[in-house]
Amino acid sequence: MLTDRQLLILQSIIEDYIQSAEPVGSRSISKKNSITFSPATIRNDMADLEEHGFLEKTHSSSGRIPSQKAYRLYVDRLLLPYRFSELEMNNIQSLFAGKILEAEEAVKETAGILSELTSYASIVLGPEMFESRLRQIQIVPIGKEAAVAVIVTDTGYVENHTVALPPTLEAGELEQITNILNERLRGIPLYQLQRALFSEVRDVLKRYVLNYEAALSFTEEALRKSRHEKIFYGGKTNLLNQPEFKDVDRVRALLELMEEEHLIHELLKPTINGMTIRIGQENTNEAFEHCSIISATYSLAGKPVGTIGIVGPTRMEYQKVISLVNHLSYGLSNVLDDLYRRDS
Amino acid sequence: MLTDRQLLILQSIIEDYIQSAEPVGSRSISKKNSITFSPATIRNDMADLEEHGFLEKTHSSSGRIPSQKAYRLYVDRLLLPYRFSELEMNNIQSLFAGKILEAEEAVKETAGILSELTSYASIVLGPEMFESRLRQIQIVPIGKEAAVAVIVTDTGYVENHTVALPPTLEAGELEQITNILNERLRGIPLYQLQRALFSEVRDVLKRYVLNYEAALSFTEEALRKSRHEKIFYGGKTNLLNQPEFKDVDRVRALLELMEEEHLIHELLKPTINGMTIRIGQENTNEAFEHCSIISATYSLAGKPVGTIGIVGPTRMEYQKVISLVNHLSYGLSNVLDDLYRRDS
DNA sequence: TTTAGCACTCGGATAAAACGAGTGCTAACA
DNA sequence: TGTTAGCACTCGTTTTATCCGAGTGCTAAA
Repeated sequence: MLTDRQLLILQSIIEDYIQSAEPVGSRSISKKNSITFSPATIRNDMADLEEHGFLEKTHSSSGRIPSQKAYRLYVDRLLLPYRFSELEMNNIQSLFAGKILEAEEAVKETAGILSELTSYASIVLGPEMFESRLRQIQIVPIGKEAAVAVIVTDTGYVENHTVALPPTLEAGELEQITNILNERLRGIPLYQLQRALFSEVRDVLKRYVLNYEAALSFTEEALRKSRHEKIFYGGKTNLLNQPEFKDVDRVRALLELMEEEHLIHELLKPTINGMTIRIGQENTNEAFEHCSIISATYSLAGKPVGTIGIVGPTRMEYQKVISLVNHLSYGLSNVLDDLYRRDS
Repeated sequence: MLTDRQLLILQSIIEDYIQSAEPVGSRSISKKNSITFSPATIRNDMADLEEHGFLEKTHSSSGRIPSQKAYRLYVDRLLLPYRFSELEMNNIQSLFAGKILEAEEAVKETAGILSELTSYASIVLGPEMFESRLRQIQIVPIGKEAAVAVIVTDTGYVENHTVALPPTLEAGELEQITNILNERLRGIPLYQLQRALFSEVRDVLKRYVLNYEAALSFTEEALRKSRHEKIFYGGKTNLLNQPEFKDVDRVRALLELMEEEHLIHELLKPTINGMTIRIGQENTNEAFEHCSIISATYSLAGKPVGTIGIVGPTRMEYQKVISLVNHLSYGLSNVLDDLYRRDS
């Protein structure tokens, strides 16, 4: 459907536009080293490319800009592997070299590097700790009415929430409940805790605790999982440097959207194992109409537990970002695996 | 120095400008109900006010805008108490009426309401939990090299960090250390933990633990306080609606500054018990040149533990914001006191 | 099939002109 | 003596006209 020359021209236009953010004319393309033919020839091919929907004009006599379809083609077929610069390499190395003790720390750092090396905004979800196993639970009473439940997993992840204390609970029973829970639930993955509570703990609880109904629902509350993974952002303000966001309204729409945790969640969560690239209107949300999002899952012990992603203008440095996201999702997975493996 | 009429005119100009964000002319002032004299008279007084440095012109034949000095005068002398609208009242009521179990929850909610009711950005620091007392500490080993230290205070606050485990530690010693710490340190305020570690725990530790030096420094690390209070923001994007921030560069400076936690800290921390109002360049930081910041401390058991604040343009609805910040700092203190008091 | 040549298009930059909100000043007035 | 009406003047904003040039499409020649 497209000749090799047309593909070459398309690629040149896209890469030029990614750099300049200005419509690209036939003359400037003809000056590139890789291009040996004249502006007129290029113009002919440009007209063809436009007919096929890969190029657009901002007005009747302007240069061309790539369409969304063009970026898609570029990403799918024209992309060359990216070589990291030395600086970038150093940055990435040092991220994964440092002694990291906590998963959350690793995740935050990754978000930072990601936004620093691109000039876009980074979003990192997770890590989802449902897979990790209960190491210890502690229920500490705070006054008469409330208690703090602290859950520590074998990956070093700590989750805590405050729970209302049922008034019927006898003195000393709380300690007993804690003991039972630790005895019966240790080693069980977080996502199975609720289920295990009924299969493993209920009957024991019945035996030892007076008002067993209240105690059970209290315990259930104490073990409830947090609504969803945390979201970490990096370099949100980078977006303000992009010429496509010099319009305040557009920026506002974007930044407001990023405050809506559940929307961001919906957006990044469906990243299939591997990498997802959504260009412009491929993002269902209107605020991302002029954005591309590149996201990849990272995993722990082989299972995906979170997502890292980059948000930038559709005119994005795809090859660099794709390599980077790829690389970092990989690296982050390794770091997490190291943290995990220290247990065994 | 200023006549009553001049003060009245100044006040009218300020209030008009706060609404419109446009230079105010003599004619529009003369039309107000509270004003009975002619534009010419007003012009004369305006000229005087300008000479005294309370008004400025954007160009030689423009209307006047209030100077920073004018806002200062307005805030110090002209401000009337603000009556909350019914909607606002409802919002505030419901904030403090709901069953709140955790301090952090209360603080977040406050930030939310604060930004929602003003159209500015809210910043909330804290609460600083140094005053609250250790209820329980748990040190949970995670593999060979690390352990998670979880501290629960009598206010239900949970802090945790991961600490590298000294390789010399014998099996079982960790449990012993935990027991000693709980026995000796319960009830001690967080800010005294480090000190108490040496005065109360060191010698006992010496007796029971083999490699006591390593254990001590390990324990010290486990008890270290987190660097500083958390910062919660609300409605950052509200700022983008203000006409003074239609300039992307200014917004960027502001948003970037807000990412710098330690700077925000320095900025809000010196809020004296009571309320601090910083107008325009009274803020040392350049990015806040066109902003005013109104902040107040909130307290727990009579001691200030955090700060709530509003950032908006110098052209701010001072009376509303001041009342609101005042009110909410008060309300938040009460909520925290309730949380605290449940212990006794 | 490629390329040189050329008329044409249209956004953006620049200049000139019209507009109008608002001022300062002067002189008359209560 | 303080207040006000009147009026010329200022200056940023908006509008209109003009020019410029990057870039196109088309045609005809190589």
